[in-house]
Amino acid sequence: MPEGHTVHRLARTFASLYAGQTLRVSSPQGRFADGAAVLSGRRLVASEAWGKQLFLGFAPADGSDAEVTGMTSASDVLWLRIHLGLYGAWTFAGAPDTPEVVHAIGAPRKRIGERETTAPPAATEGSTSEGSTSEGSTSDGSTSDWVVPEPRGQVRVRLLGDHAVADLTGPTACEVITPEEKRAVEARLGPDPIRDDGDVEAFVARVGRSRVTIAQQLMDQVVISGAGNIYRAEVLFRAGVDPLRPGRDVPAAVLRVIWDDLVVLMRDGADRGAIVTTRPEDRGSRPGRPPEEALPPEGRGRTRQNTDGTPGAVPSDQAFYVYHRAGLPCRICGTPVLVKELAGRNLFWCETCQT
DNA sequence: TTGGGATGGCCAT
DNA sequence: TGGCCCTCCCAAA
Repeated sequence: MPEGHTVHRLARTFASLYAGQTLRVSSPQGRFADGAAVLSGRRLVASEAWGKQLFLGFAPADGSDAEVTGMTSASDVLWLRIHLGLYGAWTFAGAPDTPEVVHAIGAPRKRIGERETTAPPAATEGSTSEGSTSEGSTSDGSTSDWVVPEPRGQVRVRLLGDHAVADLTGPTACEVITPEEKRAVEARLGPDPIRDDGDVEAFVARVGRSRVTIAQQLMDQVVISGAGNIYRAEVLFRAGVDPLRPGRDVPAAVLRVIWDDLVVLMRDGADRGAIVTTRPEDRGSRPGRPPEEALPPEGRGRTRQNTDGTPGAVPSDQAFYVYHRAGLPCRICGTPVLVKELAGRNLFWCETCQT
């Protein structure tokens, strides 16, 4: 489930998993059958993220030898634009010797090296012709005994490469677009802190022009791309800024601190596959504060799917300062964390630490 | 078995 | 601002 860090991680994953490969694209669910037909048999030559948008570039399989990177303007490239929305997800499965799959975090479900115990049904008429495919004839033989699993759930898109398969469920957006259309989408997106071309000053200028609260502006993808409800709550806490303060009342220097912190936090999130904003010394219980178990259940943090279960990961109930911690004592001052619905989303903050 | 959420965003009003 | 869409999962009944 995505904030921008997840999408960047996915972009990397697709690059390492499929770059240069001719992919078979299908729509087991059927709702992307036309787009799948257009893309299937093309070669993946680019995998990019901008904020929460994922762009996968497909060149003609027999076309000019586009480089795997840096061919974003090639006119014969078609782009698959994907936005996961609130609950879209990629599920990966691959041959047991496909290390990249292990790192395909961000998609909460992954099936690594899973094998079907029953023989795959013969291909039938209809939209699911991609169903199950023995990979026994792969050129290098490395996946000789891997059987592509059946799609599970409402799979909008399936991307099948040489040694892995990726299934997309529940996206908000999933469409094939031209290079010009891609540029038009990007023109409407604010700067992305994870990208090298992310423009701090554009962010600062934009926020400073508006009376809209800083909390709402951090969620506005025109102002800044990639931050979601967790990062906005956490970065405002770390900066000590009252989320309800109008953007124009936040000093530019503080806005730069917020941006710089997002750069660090989101790049870290993309690397580790989970959002962690707490400093080690602020995790766990402290003397003088009740342990979380002593608090009413409704006050307890509950965040699913923030990690992929990696051993040694920071537990999700210690990963945040305020997100999903309504009623719990602030990790710094002990004041109960507040929650309020703002523009349809829950906003968490500490009124003592954030002024 | 049901129903309410969830790290989003679009559209109409 | 409210309604609606996309889908899955877990707690409550």
